[in-house]
Amino acid sequence: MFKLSKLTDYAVVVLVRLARQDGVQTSPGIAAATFIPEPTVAKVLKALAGKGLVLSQRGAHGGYRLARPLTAIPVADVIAAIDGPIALTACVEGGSCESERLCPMHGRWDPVNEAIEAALHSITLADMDLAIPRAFRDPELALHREEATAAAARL
Amino acid sequence: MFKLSKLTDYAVVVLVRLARQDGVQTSPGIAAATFIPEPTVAKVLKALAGKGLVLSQRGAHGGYRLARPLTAIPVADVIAAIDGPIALTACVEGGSCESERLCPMHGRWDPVNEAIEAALHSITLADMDLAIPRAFRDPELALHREEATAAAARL
DNA sequence: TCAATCAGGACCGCTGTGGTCCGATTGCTT
DNA sequence: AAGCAATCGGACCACAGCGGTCCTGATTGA
Repeated sequence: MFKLSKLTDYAVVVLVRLARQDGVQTSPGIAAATFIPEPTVAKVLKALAGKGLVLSQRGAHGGYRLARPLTAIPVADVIAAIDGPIALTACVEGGSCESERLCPMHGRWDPVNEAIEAALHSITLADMDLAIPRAFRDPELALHREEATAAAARL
Repeated sequence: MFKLSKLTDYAVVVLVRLARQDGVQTSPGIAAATFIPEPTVAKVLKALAGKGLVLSQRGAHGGYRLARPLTAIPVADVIAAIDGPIALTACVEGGSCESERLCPMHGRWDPVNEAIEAALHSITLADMDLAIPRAFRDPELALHREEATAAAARL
């Protein structure tokens, strides 16, 4: 159904959360602030660290911090980090179609793929952050769900 | 991995095939011409007929034919017909997020979704058809795989 | 030395895709 | 008009991939 994985959605939430406050933040701490299950947050952060989107600090008082500001992170990077390279079908350039040049649809999706990739590169996490209702962008309100909900209802 | 279903790929192939020749074409006939398993072709055609992309003719000497020319079919329509409405996450506008306005990422993906939808609407099947190597666009060559392959190799 | 934290992997339940089948419907034929 | 054959339409099942969890090992600061 042409939807991206839920993990990617979580990744965006986590990254935005990391941007709200400087210094390292622990995996459990982020989980508590975002209401995402802790093991899942850890998994997402590992993937992001592996791709260099966040920097990790091991040991006691360790944690994670952003490698670059939100304005320098296109959505395409997040998707690529979690879901792997963006490739609509097995037949896009670079993918090894089982029948290679025997495949009558080889190269067919390339223009579509390029268009989508361009769109995903032009939008940064900072842009997405602005799309969130104001009440949820305030960390204090985020800690009190009911109040935040009520505030959102009034917007 | 952000890829669309294989059925959608088949749908494009089938639609392009339908455009090559006017008059109704049977499901088994298209399967033979495209080298796609017959039941799968039938399934794709059913979905396309349900969405009004192709017209079906039942009974003896029945079959399918295009409802509009390829230039009037954006990829978005095909994807919507096979994979359902284009919605990157459960939280895009219209989708019923389980927690609705409690969800801190509500509306976050809307700009991305709109950008992708715009891209998919701007590309028609006719555009995609041109992206295929010339050897495969020729119906005669398509009937002789080896020759077509050799021709493609020379391009 | 110990506690806290990240790193990496192995491990299941489940949704949804991919693929196949059989029944309902239509039009030809006699 | 009635039977028949060809074709569409919808139900059905196996399998892969994702989402989610947990466990063990490595690293760092107190």
